[in-house]
Amino acid sequence: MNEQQKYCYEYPRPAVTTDCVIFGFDEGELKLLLIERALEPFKGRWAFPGGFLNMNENADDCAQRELFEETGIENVFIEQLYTFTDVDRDPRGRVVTIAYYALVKLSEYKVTAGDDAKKAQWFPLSQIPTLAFDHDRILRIALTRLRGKIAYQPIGFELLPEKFTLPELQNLYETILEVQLDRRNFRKKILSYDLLIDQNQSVTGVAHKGAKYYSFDKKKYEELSKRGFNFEI
Amino acid sequence: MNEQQKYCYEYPRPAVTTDCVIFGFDEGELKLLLIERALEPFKGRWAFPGGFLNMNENADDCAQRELFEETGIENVFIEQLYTFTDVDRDPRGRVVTIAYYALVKLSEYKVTAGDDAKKAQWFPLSQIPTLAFDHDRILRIALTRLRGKIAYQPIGFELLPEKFTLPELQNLYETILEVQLDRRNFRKKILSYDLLIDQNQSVTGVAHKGAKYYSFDKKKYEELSKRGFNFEI
DNA sequence: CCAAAAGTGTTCTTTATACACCCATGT
DNA sequence: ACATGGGTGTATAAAGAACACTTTTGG
Repeated sequence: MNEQQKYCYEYPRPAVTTDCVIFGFDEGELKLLLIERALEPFKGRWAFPGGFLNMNENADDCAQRELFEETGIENVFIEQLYTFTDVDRDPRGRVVTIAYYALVKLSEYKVTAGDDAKKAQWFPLSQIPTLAFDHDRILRIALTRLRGKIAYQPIGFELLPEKFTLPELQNLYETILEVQLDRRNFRKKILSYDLLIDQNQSVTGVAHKGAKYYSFDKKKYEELSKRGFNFEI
Repeated sequence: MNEQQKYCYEYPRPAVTTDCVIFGFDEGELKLLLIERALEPFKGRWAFPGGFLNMNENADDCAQRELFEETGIENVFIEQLYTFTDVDRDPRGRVVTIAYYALVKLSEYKVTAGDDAKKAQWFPLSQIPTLAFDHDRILRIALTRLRGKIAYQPIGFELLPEKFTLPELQNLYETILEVQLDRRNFRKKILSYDLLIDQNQSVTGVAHKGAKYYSFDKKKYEELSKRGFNFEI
């Protein structure tokens, strides 16, 4: 028995990790933050940030810790996605991963993209390379979840700056859901919920009428949500 | 180091289990199949069937295996629910559980209820005792999932016999969703999907007009589902 | 003054809701 | 014949979809 193998159990145990799919939205595109693997297996391939679960933290804490350690991102929307347990999903041995997905206001984290030390990079969804492990599958499931969830819960705002315009919001929905929406009907519906706060401010420096800025009234939404309100698009 | 502690690792690992919330529907009530714990911790308390993940099986297989071993139930709808990872959720040490929920055609498994050897028993939802571990919390989350999912996917049929009547189906929805539905509107909507197969057979032996039997056309649904169809109530 | 995108209302169609009487069966 | 629950249609209200012109701004 190896000197280092000091944690022993009566039955074999899988290793437990978390991985986090990080979505951002910028330039009218959905983007993903990937990490280039420095070590084998899959050295040089891109993967979601993640790592082993510590014994004194739950999976949510682990996912947030790894997210911060590997990308500098913190205080963002994060939610458990699914747990992947295929026997051969990691060539090093049996590893179960509790996958999460995060929604990031990319504009606030653009700097991270150029941080060479961490080899983290934002990829447009249309240009995602083949990923390490079973991360391609995890991505497909994360996308399905994001598309399903955004249609009836106001998580889209997590991807936009605090102040955003209605055309930006519409563009976000159109991009993620891959549909075209009528501008008038979209505005009517969104504004009818009375959950956007007018910032009395408009986009300037553009060669056309600047769009008005709004912010999302999260407190009011949470109140309504308790009483059964659904934010449907 | 104990003789039996023969599986050793460089870093500590949590144990990994699956647990399965089993829903049934009978006598106009939602029911849960619970197992009485024979051993400490929580000896004598009721819990969901479950057990440790083997190294040569994935979590889906584990959940189905445990379900069969502890209750005799097999070939039923089963789906991953959520992974529970709180540090103190098991007094024996660090145990992560991948929770599942199953939907059972209770009428086919009534026998199990009386199987004393396994101490398994169906409990009406209104009479669930305090459960072992964090199973109360797991149950709350499973119920939320069931209610959310049944409203837009045809999983209710998994809880009814192959042949069922529309009043039975309506009763199921009313019970699970805790709403009252208009009989005519309910029939109109369900039948409009053209997914029920008329069995040309009616309930007999009742002191009133017997309701017609239908079965659910799962194949047709799956075809439609691929093309984006949603079974909404 | 032109180009570009923002902002704005109304009509029509579809879907959802509300509602009451007759029918079949066993006792 | 009566009690019980099953089966059926129509009218109204609400929601969703379709659609075109005017406004603001910078170049």
